[in-house]
Amino acid sequence: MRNSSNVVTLKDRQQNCESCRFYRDCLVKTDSSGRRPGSQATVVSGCVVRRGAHIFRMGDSFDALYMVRSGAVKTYWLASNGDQQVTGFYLPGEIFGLDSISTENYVSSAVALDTSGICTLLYAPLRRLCQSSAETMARLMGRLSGRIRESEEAFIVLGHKSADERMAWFLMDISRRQSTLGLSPSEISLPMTRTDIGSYLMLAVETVSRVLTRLQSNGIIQVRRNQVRIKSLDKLARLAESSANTAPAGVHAPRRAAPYWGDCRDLTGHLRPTTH
Amino acid sequence: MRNSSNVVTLKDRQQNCESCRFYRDCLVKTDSSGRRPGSQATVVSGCVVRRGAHIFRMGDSFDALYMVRSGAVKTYWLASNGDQQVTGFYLPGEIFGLDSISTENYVSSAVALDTSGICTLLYAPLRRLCQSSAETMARLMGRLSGRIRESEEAFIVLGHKSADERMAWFLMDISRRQSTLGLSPSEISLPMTRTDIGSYLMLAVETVSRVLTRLQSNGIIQVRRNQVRIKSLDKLARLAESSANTAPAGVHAPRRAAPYWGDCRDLTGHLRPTTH
DNA sequence: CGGCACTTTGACAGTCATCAATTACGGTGG
DNA sequence: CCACCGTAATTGATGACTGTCAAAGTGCCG
Repeated sequence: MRNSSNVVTLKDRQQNCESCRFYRDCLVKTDSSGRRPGSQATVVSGCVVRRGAHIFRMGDSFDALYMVRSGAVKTYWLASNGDQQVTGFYLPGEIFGLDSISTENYVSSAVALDTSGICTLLYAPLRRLCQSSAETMARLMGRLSGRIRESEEAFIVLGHKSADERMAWFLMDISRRQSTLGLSPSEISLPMTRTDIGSYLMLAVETVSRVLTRLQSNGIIQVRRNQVRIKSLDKLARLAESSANTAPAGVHAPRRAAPYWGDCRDLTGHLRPTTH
Repeated sequence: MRNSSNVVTLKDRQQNCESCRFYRDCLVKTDSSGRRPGSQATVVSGCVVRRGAHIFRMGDSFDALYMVRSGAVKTYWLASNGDQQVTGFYLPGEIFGLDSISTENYVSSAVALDTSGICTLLYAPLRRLCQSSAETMARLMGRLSGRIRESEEAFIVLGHKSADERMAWFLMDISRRQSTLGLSPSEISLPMTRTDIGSYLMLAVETVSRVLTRLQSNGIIQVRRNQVRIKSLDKLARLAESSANTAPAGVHAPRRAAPYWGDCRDLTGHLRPTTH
């Protein structure tokens, strides 16, 4: 990539990886032996992009995944009428571009919401690395599978929740993700525009604005431009969970009677292959 | 798995794999050399489940992916209030359970919509197989990535489309998937209930019913119970594409001016790592 | 034949999208 | 330093789409 005005390539990448706060969970990390694969140098590189700069555009030929090191990124699809549908926001440590694996071209676009540090993970060598490192493969699989889970959770939220509940869920989600970065869970920043939030939550811009105002007048949050202070994490959580609750993963769901055939109720376990 | 009344284990799996119509794209398939990995026998096994039988339930410990060989399957999340949010329908050749990779327990439930043939792909040996077979890994990655793409497309459809447009999209989607199986694209069957469709499309049951009736009175489709005949694929496609169009992947999107900083407009390409 | 679940149809209201206009903010240029 | 401009955000009024409640109709299988 050219060293244009708004993109800076990190010079000493090697050193940068070791000091990276996300090195512990990095896809390209060492395997359990502790040695770093020699191919790493060809896999990863970092750079800095300014707000509004695209990391890739829909239609560009796919060749890499990307990880946010600092700042924030949004991904979106472009509709024929010109406006965009936001498909995700990515905070430091999160990987985007996963939807374009095994396609010729990127199926979505990615743009920096702020001045951001971005790690490039070239896919071809990454794939080779997966062959030699079970740990790397497991990590990549985990990211892919996790992305599917997130989509499905969003599905639930958008399906049966009101505008207020969606916003509460969104704020709680950002809060949770920011707190895993060591930041305060009650002091969150929203680098994206209201339009972006609306697109993501399937709400009109005006509704987003109104909901934020409403939550503020209820004393649940305090909004100041792109800075939101959650005054009652408890209330916000209850609001996000109300009506259509997303049961936490790993918890046994209540076993209701099979909705179809009665004679299926004796099917106690799930399918297991017979051992030949 | 026990040979209970509604689950039949295929005896001669080995033979079954060779005669399987999906063998060409099977995850467990031979590598390019043409030889079948010796570990395959421990990876895959088939069985038949009756309508209403669960393949797995949310909370069950994760140990396998599943492929539909015949029939149909739906996956859903269970809300705390008891009703379910459908997250996907799966036709022959399609794989489900992908959202639970790298988690202890399944995060969703899967139930047969019809008497269905199901292939069990034990994950632990599958993962080992991925280490030795680049082709298998690429296939699994492709399935995972493709699932993410589908979720994102659904996102768009549900975000900015009316009830009629959603239904048109849904019918076109089923039509397309059925036609890749060699079936007629205009004669589709809907093994799921209206409630399921509504859950998936984020519509009330009544709305689903009304929309189907409306499309029928418009002469676009002809509904008879769970059998739908598409009388005008053209009109249905136009309806599905209207207003919020999902631009096909691989097509260059119009390059609009960057919505943020003006000085980002000269960023022509996407980020590429510098070659050290 | 009868019970049951699914589907359809109708009436009504509510939430949210749309249209419109004002306000606030941030960067630019004088 | 301040005024200016464009974009983003807010607020208000209105209406439509769709969810909800209710009830009748249909098909399926015991």
